Amino acid sequence: MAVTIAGLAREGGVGVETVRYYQRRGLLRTPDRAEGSALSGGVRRYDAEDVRRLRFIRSAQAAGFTLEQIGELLNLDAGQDHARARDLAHERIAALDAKIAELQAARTALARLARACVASDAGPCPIIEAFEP
Amino acid sequence: MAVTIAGLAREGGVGVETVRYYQRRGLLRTPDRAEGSALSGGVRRYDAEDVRRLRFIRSAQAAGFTLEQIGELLNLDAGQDHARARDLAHERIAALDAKIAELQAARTALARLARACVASDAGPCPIIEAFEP
DNA sequence: GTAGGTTCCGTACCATGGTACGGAGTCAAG
DNA sequence: CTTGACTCCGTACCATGGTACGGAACCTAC
Repeated sequence: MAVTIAGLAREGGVGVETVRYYQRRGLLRTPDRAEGSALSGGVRRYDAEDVRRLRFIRSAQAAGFTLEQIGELLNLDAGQDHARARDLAHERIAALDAKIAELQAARTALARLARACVASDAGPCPIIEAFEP
Repeated sequence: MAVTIAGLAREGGVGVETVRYYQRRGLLRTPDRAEGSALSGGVRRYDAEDVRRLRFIRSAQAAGFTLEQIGELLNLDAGQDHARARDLAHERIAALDAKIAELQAARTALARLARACVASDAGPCPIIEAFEP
């Protein structure tokens, strides 16, 4: 079940270069190279745990965590520090609430404008006019 | 009612450097310098129209438009091109809907996790565990 | 045993949206 | 008419999250 970096990337839905970037950021490990024929070793192999980790990163990212925060979450290894993880989660929830409200407001405003724009085919465009009260 | 760049920035709730940046991006005009005493002219003055324009930029930005799109909106001067403005608005609404749904999902998941984490004070932290199914 | 596709790795570059710096000029108050 | 704050402007730098490049090593199939 061990895959190369391309396989890991595919499983995680990212590009190879992104995996390497996460490794550089310390979010993913860089496993030892398999014993190769020469002194410089073979190719690195990744397992299911690496895939989980990568997927964790993507999920957390979708939840709006920055890579830095995700690194912190990953370092709260195996849940030693519940309190800190909880704090991060609560912080994030508050930020999400604020952001959602903001986007909702923007969406409502835009939808109203688009309707007004359809209604008034002559004269100045309400969308352009609008943002300026 | 003419203000200097600092006044404009204050009215728009941004920093002076940000105003200059918008000028460089072509989003705000760079008015002529007032006639100064020497050959090199005086200080630039900004009027209410500039303030409106700056506020437009900030509002549109809050609605998720990129500065490039905002530039386009601004160039649809005085509403000549309703259709294009409408397209931009509809595009943006769709993107907002997608983003809102994503954030909602993330928010729900996180809230559930935070509750689970409070409930289980021993054992592995559900927040850490969770993102990985 | 060799051609091709991958991997490895360092280093450089990209877009977005700013922020900082520094020296010269300008302006308003005292 | 000087002092101190503000302006002007170019240029450089920042954070975030990647993407691209290129040569050498490696691995697989034919």
